[in-house]
Amino acid sequence: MRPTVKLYSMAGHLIRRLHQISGQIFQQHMEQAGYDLTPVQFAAMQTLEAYPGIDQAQLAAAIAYDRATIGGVIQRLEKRGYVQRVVSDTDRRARHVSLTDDGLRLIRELTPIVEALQVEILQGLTEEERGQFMTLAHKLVGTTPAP
Amino acid sequence: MRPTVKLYSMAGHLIRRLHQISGQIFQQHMEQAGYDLTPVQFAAMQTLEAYPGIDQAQLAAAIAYDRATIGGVIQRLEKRGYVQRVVSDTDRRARHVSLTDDGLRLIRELTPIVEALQVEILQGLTEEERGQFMTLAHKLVGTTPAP
DNA sequence: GCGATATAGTATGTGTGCTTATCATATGCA
DNA sequence: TGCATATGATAAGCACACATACTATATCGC
Repeated sequence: MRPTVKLYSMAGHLIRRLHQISGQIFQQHMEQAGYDLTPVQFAAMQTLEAYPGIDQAQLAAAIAYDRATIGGVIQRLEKRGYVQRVVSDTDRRARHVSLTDDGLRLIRELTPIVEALQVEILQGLTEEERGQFMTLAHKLVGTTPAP
Repeated sequence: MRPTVKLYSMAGHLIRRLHQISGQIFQQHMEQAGYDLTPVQFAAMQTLEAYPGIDQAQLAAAIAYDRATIGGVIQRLEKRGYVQRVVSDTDRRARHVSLTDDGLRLIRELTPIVEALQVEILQGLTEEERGQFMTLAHKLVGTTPAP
């Protein structure tokens, strides 16, 4: 079945495919490394490494997740012993989330793997095109490209 | 919280954000038009318009969905009266899927809306950059850009 | 200091998205 | 012909993703 449908000239569809492919490559490398972490879980943990003790709402805002979604993600990570939650002293509604020693060890081990796999997501593009793509993507999501 | 985390220089993360934003814009326009269709449902229906009577496996392959996922999508569309399924004469395992009159009417009404909203997904890019992005995206997912 | 309003988190429901297993039916090959 | 293998579809289970509603707690304005 050749993609003769209008769909294939639509940005939304291409982006969905990109997302799908990106997820597959991530999963594949995790498995190869002997772990079982989703892209979302990785993103959350890496953010927690940079901002230990932030609360769920801030965490959600940092990586642009839904508050409700983050709840489940954190809960699963907590169940697996990678993060811990403590109720805030100053605001009893909030829970400060941070990595456990296990979590920290894991994220340090996985970070280079995940960084390496990014190139594979953009495989098929030349070095120059990869740069272009990243610049355009940054522009679209409204962030600043890394220096 | 400024995105100072490594995450934000990763292709995978940017693509996830793109996907998220794209979905939000889609949903927003659907709602505005008074409908309630997901991007996936739209994709399926538009493909069915182009290939009436294909079976679920072909449909899944055409838009690169999981076979299991398509099952649920089609089922929901069937429940809402937009598509119909008939068991194949030549292969009693297969089900030929096609749009109902209602479904055809809907997809014809929605297609221009969805086409129009694509520009909004790429808002923030110049005309030239939009072209660049589409070219790069096509290259990444391994399809040919529209002529 | 009290009531209106805002915020943190959870719960619920719907819809993907993928994996693995299972069933029914085709098909290929000895 | 007959059996191994492949394939179409469904089922079950896990993990997002988001909307909405609800609880608990803060905070703001008066």
